[in-house]
Amino acid sequence: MLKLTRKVEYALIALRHMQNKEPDAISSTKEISEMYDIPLELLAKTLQLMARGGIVNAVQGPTGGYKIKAKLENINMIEFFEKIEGPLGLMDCYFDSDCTLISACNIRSPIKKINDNMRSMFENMTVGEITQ
Amino acid sequence: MLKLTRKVEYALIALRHMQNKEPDAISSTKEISEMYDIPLELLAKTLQLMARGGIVNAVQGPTGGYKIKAKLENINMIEFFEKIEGPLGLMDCYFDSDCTLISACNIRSPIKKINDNMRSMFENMTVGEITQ
DNA sequence: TGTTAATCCGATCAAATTGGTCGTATAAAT
DNA sequence: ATTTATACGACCAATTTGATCGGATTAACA
Repeated sequence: MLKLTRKVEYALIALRHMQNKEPDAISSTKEISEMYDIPLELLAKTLQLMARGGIVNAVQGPTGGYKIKAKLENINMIEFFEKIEGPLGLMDCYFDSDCTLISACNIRSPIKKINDNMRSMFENMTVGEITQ
Repeated sequence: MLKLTRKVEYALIALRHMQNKEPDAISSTKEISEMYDIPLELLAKTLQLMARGGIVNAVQGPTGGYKIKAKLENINMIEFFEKIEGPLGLMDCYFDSDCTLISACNIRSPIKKINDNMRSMFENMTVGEITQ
């Protein structure tokens, strides 16, 4: 429980890798995958998600790859997680529609407390802090 | 990702239920399971784990059940999670033995940062706060 | 302009984790 | 003794996650 997924891990590794290069240098999926021994296809998918989320720019064709687009200090971890993994498990109760019993719902507020605490923690943590 | 498990949820529901009774009142698994519509067997397992962990007392036989034993304000959430779920996912890197590549290991420190932050947050959160 | 090397993207399979069930043993109140 | 509850290990089912595959698209470069 409370584990980060590989995709999140790979995304952070990739960002950190790109951060250590010149601002406009391009890193290919293959290059990153080989250097850190990450399955190429899964890393590719992760980078695509980040490209779609506006975190990196994709450059197609040979000599293509990715480079950082967004200011990483402006992206908090909740946004980051959601771009990569979609809606978070820790938000489940908010959308739980089969929560019909009022008593059961009230009693579930401990879980809400935990989720709220986690949420505010990740909202105050930026991708920039984590990768630097 | 980052989801709490059902067992943790059921444990908190049960504790909260017992907290709303007189200090020495006994709650049976069946009573709790029916009131909150929780699978009896799974709830039983969870209560057994809490009994083994010294959080509640088990009273056997007919008219038996459980009552709170420990001071809930003295148990932090890390301890609580570990009693119920065993070693946490968020500690994985510490024990990761196949982490041979130094470069890969260094690059993984972002995950360590996140884990450390989560850890200290849960260390400073007690079961008492959450269930009350 | 055709070849090549990269990203893109959906579908799908495999593995791990979690949720839930079953059967039986054991303990204690009546 | 009988009944009713917890105790506990083994097991199956469902969900989530990790990884793979096949093919389409894009663009550099000879």
